[in-house]
Amino acid sequence: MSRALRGLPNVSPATRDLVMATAERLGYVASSAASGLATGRTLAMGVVLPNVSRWFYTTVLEGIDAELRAVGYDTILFNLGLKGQDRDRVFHRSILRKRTDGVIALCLDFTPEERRQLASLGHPTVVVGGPVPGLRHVGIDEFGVARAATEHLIRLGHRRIAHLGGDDEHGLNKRVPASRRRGFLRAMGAAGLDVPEPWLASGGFQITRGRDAALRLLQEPDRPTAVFAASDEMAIGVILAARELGLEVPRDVSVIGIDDHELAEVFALTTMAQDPYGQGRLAARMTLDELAGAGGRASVRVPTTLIERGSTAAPPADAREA
Amino acid sequence: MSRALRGLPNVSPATRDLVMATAERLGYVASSAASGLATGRTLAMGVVLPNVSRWFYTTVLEGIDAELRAVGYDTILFNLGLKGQDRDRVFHRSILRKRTDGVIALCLDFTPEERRQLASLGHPTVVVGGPVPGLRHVGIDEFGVARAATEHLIRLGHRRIAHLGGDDEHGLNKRVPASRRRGFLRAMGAAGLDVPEPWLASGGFQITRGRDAALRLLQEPDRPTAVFAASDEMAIGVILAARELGLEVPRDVSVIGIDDHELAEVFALTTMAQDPYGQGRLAARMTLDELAGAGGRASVRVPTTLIERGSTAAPPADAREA
DNA sequence: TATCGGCGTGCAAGCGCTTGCGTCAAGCGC
DNA sequence: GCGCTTGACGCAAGCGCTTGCACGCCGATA
Repeated sequence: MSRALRGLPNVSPATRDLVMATAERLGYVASSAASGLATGRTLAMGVVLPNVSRWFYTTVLEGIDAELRAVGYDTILFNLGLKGQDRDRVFHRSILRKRTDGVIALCLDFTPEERRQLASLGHPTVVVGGPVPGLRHVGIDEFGVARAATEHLIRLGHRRIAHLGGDDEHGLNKRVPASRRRGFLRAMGAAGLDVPEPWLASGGFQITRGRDAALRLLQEPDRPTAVFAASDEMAIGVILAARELGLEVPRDVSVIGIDDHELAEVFALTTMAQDPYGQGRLAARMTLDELAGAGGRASVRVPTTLIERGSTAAPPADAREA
Repeated sequence: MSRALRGLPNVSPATRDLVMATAERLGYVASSAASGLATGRTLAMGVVLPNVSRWFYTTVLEGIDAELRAVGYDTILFNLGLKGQDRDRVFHRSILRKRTDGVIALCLDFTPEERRQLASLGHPTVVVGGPVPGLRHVGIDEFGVARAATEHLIRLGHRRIAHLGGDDEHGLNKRVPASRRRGFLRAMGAAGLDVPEPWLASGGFQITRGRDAALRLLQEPDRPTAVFAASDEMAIGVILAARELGLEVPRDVSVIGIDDHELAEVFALTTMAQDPYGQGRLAARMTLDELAGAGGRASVRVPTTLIERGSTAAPPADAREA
């Protein structure tokens, strides 16, 4: 009997034990479709993300899933696909199909129409990684973290600093790379430093593309003495490119990233650490709380910390004087 | 009306159009719980994997999801958790809950009991990455790929070859690392080459741990002239370790991996390419086909190819004579 | 013109749970 | 010892779909 299995009151211990034992013996488990129909709860949460190929997404996903798993929720994946052409399908076919009790979206922007649909469903929705107007959100201070990273380089004495940003493919939230870039420019401006156009390059948030971009950047005659990459993966790409060009990090070029990627330590990368796993857990918890009616907590801004490893140092003396 | 929306016959075009238009206007979408209850089909597939942090798993996952998405199936994630302690829960609470129409398992072994449960559910089940007795399976020839990689090194003239394998944490399928190791040993044996015990090291299928292991391996006075790593990630770890030790690849040490990881090209890594994305798609298709009653195709063995990049070469002359 | 076959349509019976509510037995106070 | 409260238990009414089937309308055939 349903009440016994689910530990509801008004069931005598003896009956409960009997029911439990019998269920166990028969291998009985309630069908989720039926209980979903009856209760309106699916015990599943949707996670919408652009792909599962990038460290940030998968790490957040691990966090979300860990938190959900712990309370018996399943996570169902709404992968928008590398080209993002499945956006519509995801929205119409799945999210709205009431397959989930709520949705957590990673780094993506919603159209007003999509927001309206989400709202009308009464689905708790929280966004990780880039604020979306009107939705609750957990993430770091994108602008501030970029400014802090840049200031670290400036403090070391660098004047010639390039920025490797991400371009905003896949219908991602374009605010993230844009904010980081603004943070960089603000710090540079405040220090009275100039940024030549080609020093605002793009590395698509990937090691390989970061490397390609850095290869171009570092081969210029008048190359920068430091690079602020908007992600650790791109920063690692910069380090690899530097090595290939025979440059030494940090002697010839300093590199700083954002993330504290699992490879950051191997590459001795100085970085602004964020905690995607924790952000995932937090987002899941917020969604769960809202479902439980615990009046949705407000958006959360997670702190970041500068982790100094070996990839940043003062620029060479000759560069400092330039 | 249900028949109209789902394109069943016996509905006049006029009625269908009207129904469709009205549904669209009202934003109506059938509830998956209700139709699941009524039909017994959930239009969702479960993917059981040890984690979403490693390249192989996420790449297979992308493939699976792409294939499923294309036919309107959702994928629901059964992450066993890094410690694998959620295995039971996953099995009991979710898979058996009839939330999915079938399951695809990545690289994990099943206990006889688990297999029995899966079978009794009538769930099509296919395994990717390591054969499991009694279940259909898509994967490469683990033994053969390792032997081929090793033979490539031997052919180049190497005699002193170490193997970096994966230890089998997480209740993964232990057969995979074991088969690769056997393939290595077989090739070595066939060439009459000796493998000292410490040259059978473990790198946990990760860059960082591969690097750590290689750091030990390459600092020995009598170090190997080549390393066969059971995955590209570990192979990249070897390359990083070599660089740190001032060794040049492939001059001082040759490295070969398995996978054709997205970073293989950046590191000029010679590797035995497999195609996890394709394997994922294939596994999804097989599951779908079986659901459709198209008499389960047999297991599939996917081919691998040697991709020669710059990380392997003949050993230095002095080593060759030794 | 009367009858028949067929296509479209709508009714209603489930699918397997949850849950409000009525029933019943036991325990209590008077 | 009787009536009442309280706690367990079971009945049955849905939840929102799918689908077999009966029905009604049409044009076609005799």
